[in-house]
Order: sequence, then C-alpha cells, then structure tokens
Amino acid sequence: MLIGELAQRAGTSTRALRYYETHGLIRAARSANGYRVYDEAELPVVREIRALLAVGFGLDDIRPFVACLRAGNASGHVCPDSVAVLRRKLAEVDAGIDRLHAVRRELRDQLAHAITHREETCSRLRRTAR
Amino acid sequence: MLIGELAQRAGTSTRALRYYETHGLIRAARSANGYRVYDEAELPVVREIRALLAVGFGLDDIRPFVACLRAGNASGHVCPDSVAVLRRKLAEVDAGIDRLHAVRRELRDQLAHAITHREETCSRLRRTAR
DNA sequence: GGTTGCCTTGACGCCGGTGGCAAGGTCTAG
DNA sequence: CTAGACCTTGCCACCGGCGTCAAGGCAACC
Repeated sequence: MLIGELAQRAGTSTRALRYYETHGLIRAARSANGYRVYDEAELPVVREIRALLAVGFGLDDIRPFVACLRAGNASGHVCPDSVAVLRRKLAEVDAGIDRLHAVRRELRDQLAHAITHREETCSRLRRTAR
Repeated sequence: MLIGELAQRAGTSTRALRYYETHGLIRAARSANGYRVYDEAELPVVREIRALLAVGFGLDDIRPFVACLRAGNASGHVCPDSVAVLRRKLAEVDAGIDRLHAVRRELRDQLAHAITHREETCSRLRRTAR
C-alpha cells in the first residue's frame, strides 16, 4: 500500500502521514524506487492516531497507544502507559471544564451587570448624537 | 507616565503595551525625545485589556470594551457592542464546556474499557519477558 | 566622560499539526 | 513520446500574544 492509498483509507492527508513518520508514530518500508510501502497493520495505527488527535491529544501523548497496538493488542488503550495518559488527560479535561465554568460565571455576572447599568453614558451619547 | 511605569502599574510588560498599541487598543503621546507618554486614563484601559485576556478573549474581542471605556463609562461592559461580544463569548464557552464534557465521557469510557481488559497482551508480554 | 537605566524600532522564536508549493523522479496508458 | 498521476525531499506560512535579543538614542548622576 502506498502513501496515497493509506491516506485515503485513513481519512487524512499524505502530508500528515509523513509528519507522523518523522515523529516516530508510523513505519514504512521503501520500495526500490524510494516510495513508502505500508503494511496493512498501519491502517488501524493511523486510525488510532486520528481518533486521539480529534479528542485533543498531542502526538507525544499518542505514542504509548501506538506502541500498545504494535504489541498485538486489539485496542491501544489497554497498556499501563496508555492508561496513565488517559488518566492524566481526564484530569486535564476536568481542570479545563472547571476553568471554563469559572469563566462562564464571570461572563454571566458581567453580562448581568452590563444589562443592569446599560442606561448610562452610551445611551446618553447616542441620544445626544441624534 | 512613561511606558515602564504604566507596565509596572498595570502588571504587564512594556512589550505587551507596544503590542496593544500597534493593534489600536491603547494610545500614547510622544515627548520631544520620542518616548511614549501615557495619560493616566490609559491605566484602567490596560487593566481592562489584561482582565479580558485572562478570561480568554482575543485582542479583537477586546476592542469594543476599550471604546466603551473611552466613551466615558465606568465599566467597559455596558455598551451594546461589548454586550454582544459578551453574549457571543458566553455561547462559545458553553460550546467549549459541552465539547469537553463529550471528551470526558469518551475518556472515561475508554479508561473503564482499558481497565476491564488490561489482562491481555501487555501483561502476557511482560510475564514472558521475565 | 563614563556608567547606569530608561527609552526606541525591528526582527526572530515559540507551539503543533498541518497546508501548500517547488523541483524533481517514476510509472503507466494511449 | 507524451501526458498525467503517482511519489520524493525540503522549506515557508499559519495562528496569537507575547519573550527576547540587537543596536542604538537619551537622561541623569558621579
């Protein structure tokens, strides 16, 4: 399988695949003419990468999942390193949610305050501008 | 007031102030030697900018708040344009919270699945490696 | 007049995952 | 023979809010 086919089947671009390779996530043999030749087993690896990227993981976070898949597991999530990353990411997401809730409260309060006090300079300015 | 003093009083850097100026958010007169000279009224403007940046606003979002302050309002939030931005940001934050909740569910499920199935290839590999 | 400490503009770096382009080699069908 | 559809490496651009250095001018004090 050449890079174009893998890209299409995995729903990504050749550019991305070469990028993953330079970062040690996927592997390719080379044919006589220098073309990258992919094993069928790279397809689920690329799919795993895409899925984790979509969830907000960075390439470094994804590495253990790929290693886990290569170790022969049906899922890349079952190895200890992957689980550790999952736990860490879950904590990060929780922290993010908390932060956004705090921001939300702030915005809601400011909005309420703004609406309560809207009849001030702005309106007066607009009235005098007429 | 020169730029260093404004930066210190506002709790930011001279670099940031110059950046805000190039983006049309703050104003400075120039003394004979070319130094930026700030009016006292710029201090609350810079404080407003910092506060909104800290909440996650971009410089473009902040512009109406600055205009509102310059119009003579005690708060930069009370003008219609500011309120519109506040509403939009609130919606964005809500969307962000929803997205993070979805990611959280996903992670939690994957984690649960990983822990349930952990006694597979990984463990066997480690056992055979001994 | 020399040091210190302010100020000026300009420009590169960062972070991360690509997109896009250039300049070229390769393979196949007509 | 040629067109076009693949492939290769390599490098610039992006986004945004700065940090950080470079090279220099200005002010004030000893």
